[in-house]
Amino acid sequence: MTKATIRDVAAAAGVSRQTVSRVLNDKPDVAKETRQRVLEVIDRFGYRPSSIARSLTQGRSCTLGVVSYGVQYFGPSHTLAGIQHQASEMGYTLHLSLVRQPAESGVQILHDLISYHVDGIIWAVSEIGNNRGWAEEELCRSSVPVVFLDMRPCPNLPVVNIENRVGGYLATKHLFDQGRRKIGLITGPLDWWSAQERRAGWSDALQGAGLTADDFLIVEGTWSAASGERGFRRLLEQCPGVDAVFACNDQMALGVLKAARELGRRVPEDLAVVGFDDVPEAPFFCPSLSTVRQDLSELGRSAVRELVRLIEAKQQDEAQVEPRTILLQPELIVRGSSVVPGW
Amino acid sequence: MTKATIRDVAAAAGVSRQTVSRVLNDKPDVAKETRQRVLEVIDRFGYRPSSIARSLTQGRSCTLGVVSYGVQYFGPSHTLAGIQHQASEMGYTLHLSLVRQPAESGVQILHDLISYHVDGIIWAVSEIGNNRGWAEEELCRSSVPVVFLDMRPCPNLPVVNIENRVGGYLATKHLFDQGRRKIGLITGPLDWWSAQERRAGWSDALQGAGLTADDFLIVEGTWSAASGERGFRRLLEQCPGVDAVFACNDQMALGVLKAARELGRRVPEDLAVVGFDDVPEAPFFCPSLSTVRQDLSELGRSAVRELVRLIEAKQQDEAQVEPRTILLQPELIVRGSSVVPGW
DNA sequence: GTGAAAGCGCTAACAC
DNA sequence: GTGTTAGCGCTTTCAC
Repeated sequence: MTKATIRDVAAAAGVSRQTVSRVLNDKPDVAKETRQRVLEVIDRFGYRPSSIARSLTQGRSCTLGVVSYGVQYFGPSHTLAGIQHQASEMGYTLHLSLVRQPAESGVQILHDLISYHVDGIIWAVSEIGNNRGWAEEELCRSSVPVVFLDMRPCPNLPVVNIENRVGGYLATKHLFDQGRRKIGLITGPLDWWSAQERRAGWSDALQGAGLTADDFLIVEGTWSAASGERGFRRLLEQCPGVDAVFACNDQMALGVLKAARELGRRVPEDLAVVGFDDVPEAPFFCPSLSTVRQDLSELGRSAVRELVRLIEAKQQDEAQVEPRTILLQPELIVRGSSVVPGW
Repeated sequence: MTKATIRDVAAAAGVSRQTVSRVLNDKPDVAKETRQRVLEVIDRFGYRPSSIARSLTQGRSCTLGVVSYGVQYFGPSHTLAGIQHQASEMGYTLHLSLVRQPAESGVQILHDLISYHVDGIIWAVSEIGNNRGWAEEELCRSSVPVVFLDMRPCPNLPVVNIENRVGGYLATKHLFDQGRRKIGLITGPLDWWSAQERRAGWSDALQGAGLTADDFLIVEGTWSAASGERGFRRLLEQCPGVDAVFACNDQMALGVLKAARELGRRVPEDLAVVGFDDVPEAPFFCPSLSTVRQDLSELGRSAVRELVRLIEAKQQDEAQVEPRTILLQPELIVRGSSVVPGW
């Protein structure tokens, strides 16, 4: 059962392909009864126009490319969901490309997506090391708009970020306000730009409070709960008097909670803990976890809106639209792990 | 800067488009120096052939459609990652379609994907209520193979499943083996087929042990941690002597742990708990969570392999390949929440 | 070895 | 209102 084409429909309805096309696209200038007849045939044949043939002639596919990494994890999966919902609302479908090595150059992937005639691309792989090095040079000669997520703002590229540095500041300031003075830090892998930013926010807060951001207060983690657990034990060796920890994601914070339990440190009395992300399970941790919420769904949605803006601007006038940097604010969520009742 | 086409390359290299095409596709019958010359021009122009134009002529796009739901959650996101990895290894890219209402009929989505000329489709939305009712009728007249995940096996359709019923049995049998005799159940939403299956496994185990699967041992949850917490409180009302709970995912189990803590029931001494999924955080819960591991990545990978098998069979000979049902086995993971040390 | 012609399924531009 | 022509970028005949 080979699929019906516009030819078959035209023949069966006794009209030209053009007329069928007009009916399909709700163009005027089709007689009511002609339209009716065509619609009937379409229905009878179960005919559906080919989107890719359309893409070829119209020069647009209503498809966005999405490049992501580790879509099984919290951040990427929530971002992807936001991207999809906004794209769907705006009439776009997604072509998905998941890289296996976040550090690899994107040139190959970029060209692959372009060969599928995507109208634009959302680069949702975090900036890690120099994995964006190719972008500026490659994109100036590319014809497709690309919006980047989670990357150091760059005047020539459209970027959408959560303000990780602000988030790190909020978490740390909150711990300080609770009377903590030895505030340890368990970072993400420091080749991640976002991890560096959260650390910078921690530094900002300490220095703003007249404390020093000493190296012995810092342990580098891997984002995993296991690394949070190990990290806290290390931190205790480096700084036995530590009375608070800012873990740069909720998984690592969960590891800290476990280690503290095993080492007999009470949370929050002996040790205040704040995480980052606000995973849905955070209120159910033991104790419930204070954290910094980032609206990843909105991150994805914003990226789509910005991308569509660029796409449409490109179609309308030939004039170049200047790229924007969009920043979203994180929010401190206070729960049991950082506040001693009645303190 | 408009993109270079095969025309431009042909002109610049002083050959015909066919010759360029031959070079692109590594066909023989091109003189070494001609090939060299063409390759140089391709490189100089940064030319990349259009995948969609190719799709049109070749009748295949090397693209798989994936229909998913709630990709921000654990199950769907891990399945998607598995799908992507296997697809990528086998030379396919993905066209993603996320439904917002899991219960809606898929006919529209199916046709949309087909219009993009996907070579095959993986239907990764769980079977809920009658949301697969359209499938059998629609697919017999469809030209594109579709593999379904997480659905009641059906002789006419290719299906890949985790054996949820076995998982439910393993969890419950384990609790029985630990000496528990009042084993409560917190299910997922019972219009989900997988939730029904896990319940059936619980029933199987109880009946196999000579116990009765009483209704007052069952509470229906929503998969969320909050519903697990509420569920356990309800369960206590319905059956005050409950000494074990099988929560049908790890989030709900986490909610049970929290409720038990607040109600002064010690886990595992007073209450043994087993979850389902084995989320990466489960070993870090308080206490660490026993659970049933399902290899969702492998689920996705199997689906892709099966789909590609169907695609290729269709291309080779015209003969219909009979659809298969593929079943993957879950695995019991025993941790602290279900075993009293020294018992 | 290479090129010319025809066609994949559709739409834009222009007739009538 | 409707049909014809041409073309999107590529590949598949089939010549030469």
